[in-house]
Amino acid sequence: MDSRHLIFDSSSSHAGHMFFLGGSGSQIFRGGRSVLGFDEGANKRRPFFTTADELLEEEYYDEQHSEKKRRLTTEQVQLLERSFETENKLEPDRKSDLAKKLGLQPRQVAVWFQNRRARWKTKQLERDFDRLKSSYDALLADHDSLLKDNDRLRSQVVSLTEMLQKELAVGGLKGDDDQKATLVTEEEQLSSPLAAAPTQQRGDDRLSSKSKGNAVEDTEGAAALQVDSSGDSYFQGSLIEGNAGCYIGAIEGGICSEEDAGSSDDGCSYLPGGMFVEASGEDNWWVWS
DNA sequence: ACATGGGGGTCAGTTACCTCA
DNA sequence: AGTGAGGTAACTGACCCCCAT
Repeated sequence: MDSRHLIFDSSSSHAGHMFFLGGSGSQIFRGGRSVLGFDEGANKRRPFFTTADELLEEEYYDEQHSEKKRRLTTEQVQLLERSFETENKLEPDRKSDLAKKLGLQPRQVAVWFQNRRARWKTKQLERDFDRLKSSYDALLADHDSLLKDNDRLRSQVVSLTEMLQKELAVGGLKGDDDQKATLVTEEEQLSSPLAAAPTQQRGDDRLSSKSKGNAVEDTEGAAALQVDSSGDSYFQGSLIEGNAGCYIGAIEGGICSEEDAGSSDDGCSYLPGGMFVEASGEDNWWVWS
């Protein structure tokens, strides 16, 4: 039992009307009414900062000897909970009504609502945390899945590029329409998702007349194939200073300048075989179409 | 119009008690 | 019986808003 004692000052409406006094002393009620309202209603309550000797002198002691709790009764809490569900803020009228119904001091009702809001907020924070964590976990799983897709698509790009190089090495690239058409057809026959991507028909613009076997050459670069949420593929490449045209960086040995591979007025660059890349913004994103 | 002070409210943090394992 | 953790009633101090002066 805490040895401090209380002074109840009902002349103040603020919480500061209850004072803790150090050391020994007596319980003092100014205004004749305890904040705890133990003398009201069916469930009489008593202040708990009292000594046994003091309690012996109290009229209520014999009656309430068994009741050592200061907690609100189940009925009181139920009514308060129902009221809280209706509105978690407490207007003065409602506070008075509740206090009368429950046999409590308005101050007690206000304190209960205050504590209840704090508990609700704590629970709400826990719920928000759980929800955010679930979202984070889902995003993380999605991210991992995308990374795997990325790796898979990179591998496809490598194999396609190799096939392309072989095709160019065997057949050469004459630049005539028949050969271009053959190349496009073969490209379309590839069963990979990349090959299945719609090829943009550019007619004679598809391959420049300069495109020869050296159209694809080895180089070091920094391009990376990306796949966005809509399924479009992108190369995030590095434009190499000092070189004319555009580059899509490291397609594992494949690189094609705008000049070599062909270009059109719309900023698109064409790779041999019916594929082309398109400058997209200032971040060196290249759309693989 | 603006400053000021009182009253009343909320909130975050804290204290002390009660209950239970 | 003693103890520590968790729940809860109540308090504190800071801050805000409203309103009368």
